[in-house]
Amino acid sequence: MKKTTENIVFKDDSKQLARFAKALGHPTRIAILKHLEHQSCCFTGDLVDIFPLAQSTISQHLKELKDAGLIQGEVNPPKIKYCINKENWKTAKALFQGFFE
Amino acid sequence: MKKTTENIVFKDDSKQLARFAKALGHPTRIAILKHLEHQSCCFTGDLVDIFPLAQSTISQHLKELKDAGLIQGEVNPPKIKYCINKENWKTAKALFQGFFE
DNA sequence: ATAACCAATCGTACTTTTACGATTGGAAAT
DNA sequence: ATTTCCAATCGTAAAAGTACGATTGGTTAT
Repeated sequence: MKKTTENIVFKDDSKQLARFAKALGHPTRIAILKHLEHQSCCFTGDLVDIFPLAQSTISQHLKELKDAGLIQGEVNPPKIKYCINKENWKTAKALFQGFFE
Repeated sequence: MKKTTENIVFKDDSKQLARFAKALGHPTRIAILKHLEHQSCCFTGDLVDIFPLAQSTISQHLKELKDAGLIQGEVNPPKIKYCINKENWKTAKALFQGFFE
C-alpha cells in the first residue's frame, strides 16, 4: 500500500477541523463568508459584482464552501440564494474554539 | 495587468485569517499543533516517530507552520525545539473568534 | 416557441501543495 | 580529524487549487 496521508489515522475532529480550515484558507472565501454573515444571504451575482473575478471563479469558490458544509444554496428562481449553514457553522465555531482553547 | 487575486484589495484581517486558516488546512498540521499544545514543545524527531511520514515531509509541514507564524523553533543542540508562537497564536485565536463572533 | 437570464459545469493553463528519497550543513562526540 | 546525529534543503513526481472563457441547463418572460 502506498504511503499517503489517507492511510494515517487522524482523529475525526482533526480531520473535520482541517477540512473547515482549508475551506477558510483563501481570502476570497473569507470575504464571501463575511459578506454572508453580514447580510445573512446573497446571490452569486451579487458576489460577481463585488469581486473582480469571473463568474465561474466565484461559482467555484461557492462550491468549495458548500462542499465543506459552511454554506448552503436555496433555489430562488431565477437566482440561487446562498446562506450560511448555521448548524455546521456552529460545529466549526466549536471546533476552532476547542482547538485554541 | 493580469487579473489575479493578488490585485484584489482584501482587508488585512481577511488576508491574515486566510493565511492562518490555510496553515491549519491539513490534518497533519492540526495534529502537530495539538501535540505542541499538549506538551508545549517538541522536536522534529518526535513527530517523525509519531507520524508515518518521511522526515522531509514533517520538516516541510513544520516550515509551513513556521512561515505562517504559528510555531517557532529554537536551536537546542543537537536538536531543534519547536514551540507554539504564543503571540501569534493569540492573534489567530482572536481572528477566528471574531470571525465566528 | 423563443429569448433572456442566472449560475453550474467543462476544458484548459498555470501554480501550489504534498509526498518521497537523496543530499547537505552544522553541532557534538569519538 | 572523523564520525555521528538531527534537521533543513534539493530535486522530482503526482495531485490539488485557482483562474479564465465557453458552454450547458433550467426558469421566467415575451
